[in-house]
Amino acid sequence: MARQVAERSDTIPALANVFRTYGFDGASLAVITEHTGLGKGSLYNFFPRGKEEMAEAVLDEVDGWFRSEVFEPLRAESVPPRQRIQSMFATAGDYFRSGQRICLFGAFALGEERNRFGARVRTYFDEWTAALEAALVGAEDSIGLAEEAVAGIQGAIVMSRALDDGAVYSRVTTRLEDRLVQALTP
Amino acid sequence: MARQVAERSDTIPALANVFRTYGFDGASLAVITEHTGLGKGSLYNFFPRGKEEMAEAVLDEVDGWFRSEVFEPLRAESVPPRQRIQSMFATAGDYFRSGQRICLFGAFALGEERNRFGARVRTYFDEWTAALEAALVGAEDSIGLAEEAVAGIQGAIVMSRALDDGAVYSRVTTRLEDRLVQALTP
DNA sequence: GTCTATACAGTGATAGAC
DNA sequence: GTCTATCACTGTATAGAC
Repeated sequence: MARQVAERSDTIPALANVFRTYGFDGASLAVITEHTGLGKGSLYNFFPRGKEEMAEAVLDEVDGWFRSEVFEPLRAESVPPRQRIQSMFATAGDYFRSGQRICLFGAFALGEERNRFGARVRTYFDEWTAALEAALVGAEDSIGLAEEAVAGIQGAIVMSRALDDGAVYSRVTTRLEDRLVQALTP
Repeated sequence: MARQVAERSDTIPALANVFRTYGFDGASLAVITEHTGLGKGSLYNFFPRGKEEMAEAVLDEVDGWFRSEVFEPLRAESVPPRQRIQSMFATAGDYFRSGQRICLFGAFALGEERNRFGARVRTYFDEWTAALEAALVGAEDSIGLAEEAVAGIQGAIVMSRALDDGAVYSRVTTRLEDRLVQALTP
């Protein structure tokens, strides 16, 4: 598929797709060339340090998206906590397409990619958990609940991918959402 | 590290280690040679179809282990359900070393390895969930609970790897265990 | 900025000596 | 059964034309 490319950031969505599908090792420059529509020369022009820089750019982009679309809304004190939490599950479900789309940070945490990008991976999970904990105001053991929910979403992705069944993701995350909302109003 | 090798099965633990650490793509024959102490000639003597056959053998071995050590005990009707479930969490926690050791099937579910080994991955999760459900006799929504627990364990592995903190695994799985035991005795 | 050509290390796999 | 040598190929990365 040819793509209209004018600047570096235009390639990020395609690169994200490639790394999600093939992992860091499996994403060969041949595959990247095909999916971005850019030759090696152009790619090295945008990303002088090669594949590693491409992956870093993708992780930064995804992290930025979660920051503005998930983490910050979780801390928006003008919105009722219950609504913030429900929005988080809705947004995450859309993003991960009910488990049909994997979490790059989760996959990199399991794979050998953790050696290269461990700091970014850790930050992502730390921030998500902390933001969710902030939304669980007044709930008992808000830290444990937040931790369980973030881990549960990752597990839901793993399992729905394993069974190739998006319904698993929906069922598991709905249970999590119910439990968190429940904890808010004892 | 040199290894005493007499037959094919002697190589499986080392191979499992390699695939867990590097993934299927990242596990080059050079790395495999190093970790098994066997040259390519010997490896291809044991596994004529090469890397793919090695990974299949590893998955079969792990699957067999879970079958006898986890799935079957979950169905042992001579043991009280509560005890079966507690044993499962204890055994899984030991096996995954509190999240320091990843689940090959979970990692393969997220990665491109799913394309090759999807059937084995699916079976593993199906059987685990079904066996756990069988142990949740009398519990309300035993299917949903079992699904949540299996997914939760996978998520606990992802997150404790991401944060490089085995305590996360322990906390998350303890919560799951408590909830399942609770559901048994309403 | 994008391409093609090229370098060259590393890949999975095979053949044949021992 | 294990090794070394070698195969054809693909990997990342670079150089230079346009």
